[in-house]
Amino acid sequence: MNQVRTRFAPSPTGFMHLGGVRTALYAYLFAKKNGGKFILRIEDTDQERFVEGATEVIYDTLRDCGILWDEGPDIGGDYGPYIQSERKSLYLPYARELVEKGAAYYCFCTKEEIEERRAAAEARGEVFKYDKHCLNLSREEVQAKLDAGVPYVIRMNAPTEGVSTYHDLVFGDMSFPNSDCMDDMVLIKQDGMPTYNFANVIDDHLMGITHVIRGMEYLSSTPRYNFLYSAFGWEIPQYIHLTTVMRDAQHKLSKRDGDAYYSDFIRKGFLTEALVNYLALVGWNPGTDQEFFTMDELVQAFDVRHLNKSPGIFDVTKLEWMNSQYVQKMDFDRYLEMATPWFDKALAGKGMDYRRLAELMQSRTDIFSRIPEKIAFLAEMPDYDTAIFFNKKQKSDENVAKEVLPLLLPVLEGVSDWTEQSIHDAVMAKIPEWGKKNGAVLWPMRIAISGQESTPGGAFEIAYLLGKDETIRRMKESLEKLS
RNA sequence: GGCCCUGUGGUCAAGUGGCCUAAGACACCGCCCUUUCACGGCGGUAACUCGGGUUCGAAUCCCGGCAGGGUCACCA
Repeated sequence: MNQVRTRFAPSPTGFMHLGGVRTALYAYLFAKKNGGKFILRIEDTDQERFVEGATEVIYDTLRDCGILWDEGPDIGGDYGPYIQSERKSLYLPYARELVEKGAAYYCFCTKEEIEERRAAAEARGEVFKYDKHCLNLSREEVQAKLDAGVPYVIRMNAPTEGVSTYHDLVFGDMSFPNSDCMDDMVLIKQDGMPTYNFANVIDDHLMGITHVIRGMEYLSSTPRYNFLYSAFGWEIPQYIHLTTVMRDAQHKLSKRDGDAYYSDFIRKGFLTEALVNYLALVGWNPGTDQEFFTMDELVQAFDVRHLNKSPGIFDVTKLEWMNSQYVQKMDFDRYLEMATPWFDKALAGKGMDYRRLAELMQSRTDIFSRIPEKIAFLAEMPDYDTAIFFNKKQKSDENVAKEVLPLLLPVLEGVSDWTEQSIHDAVMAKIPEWGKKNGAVLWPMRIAISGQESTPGGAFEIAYLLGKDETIRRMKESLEKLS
């Protein structure tokens, strides 16, 4: 058997859709699992859609994700070029070959004429299909128009009867009546560029792609591709059609939701590893209970038999959980480095101990973008309702606070070496003297200096982070607030 | 609308005719740990879309309904 070769063929739009990342991932995993090659090909046949810097977005995203290609525009390979626009001159001869074989023909109908016929068909409640109008032109008529420079497209001469079948590795045997799935689709556009459909077949064949892995939206157009392969006498590749990644049961993840792009998630503070790990599990499972995978483990575990046939909903909540697991397990220094800009967002200029803060925050970080809101109280004392001094279990309430805070004040003022340990020791030494439970002292203290029921870290950690002056100031302010 | 695909808890999912009075994970709820929260530990609620078959036996096979999705471009 030939070496497995898969490809990811995105068009450069300037963004990488998560669905695309997943498709690329599976194509990569499949190739690697089978000791094959993964090829990156840029499909930019649509000149009108050209976006500056868009191919870099594709490179960067894939590289970040660890989806590395063996052949591609930037690194070359034996089957280049890997950018369709640079292959432009290659397609027309193939289209002509098809014309010679009777599997395609020149069409001189203008867009306007076709639009008219389409509108007319729709008015009659019919679905428009190109009517093979130009197929009836004689060889001489065609040549005459060509010589006269009349603009043309080349269309596929699709069969109108019969049934087309093929086998999909995920969906099994597929069968379509030709009257429904076939269409005289355009192969070469008026501008001389091939359509995506045509270029795809040519490129996949020329690049020796053995397994075509793509979204299931191509399920019903695959017979057309197969018609082309057959017309050329080429071997038809294996197909692996992937389900759609959905936002909810009705909608797929779309650009308009603002959270369909890889970059959106990175901006929000998701870790690439978590994102890739999670994405791998939407529509595929390892057949075991394992949920956390490195790329190598993914390669080992990947098996098309465990690819699902039903679409999966992208569950951000679960992604957040997975991300928090990755955050917790990540190297502390890396966490500190990544968290620092987010700390700055809330605490810029406060000169706080970021190292200590990071220690406290690492287990409390699900996604980085939520850090500022969690630590905002450190920058500025929130306006709070004194009712939160009440906590049944800690035996605390406003009256207890009024009693305990004044006791605490001199103790804190007496701490000369403002470390967590000394604050802790000083306070803890006094609590038994006051005849209080720890909670009855520490709950009010924490509320008094944080203004929040829950905080990352306890009273001593918060006090340390805040510094002596600020702690004392907040204590006094809260005491005032209570009376 | 034609054609095609899909249908297990709120979500991801295991399940390929008996091992299913249906696993695991997220979320949710409760308990424990704890100076709060988080982390962690333990436990709980919750599902085979419906109707017909086939079979000794069906979540698993067949048919139909229903629901959702995809596709019908000189876009990719």
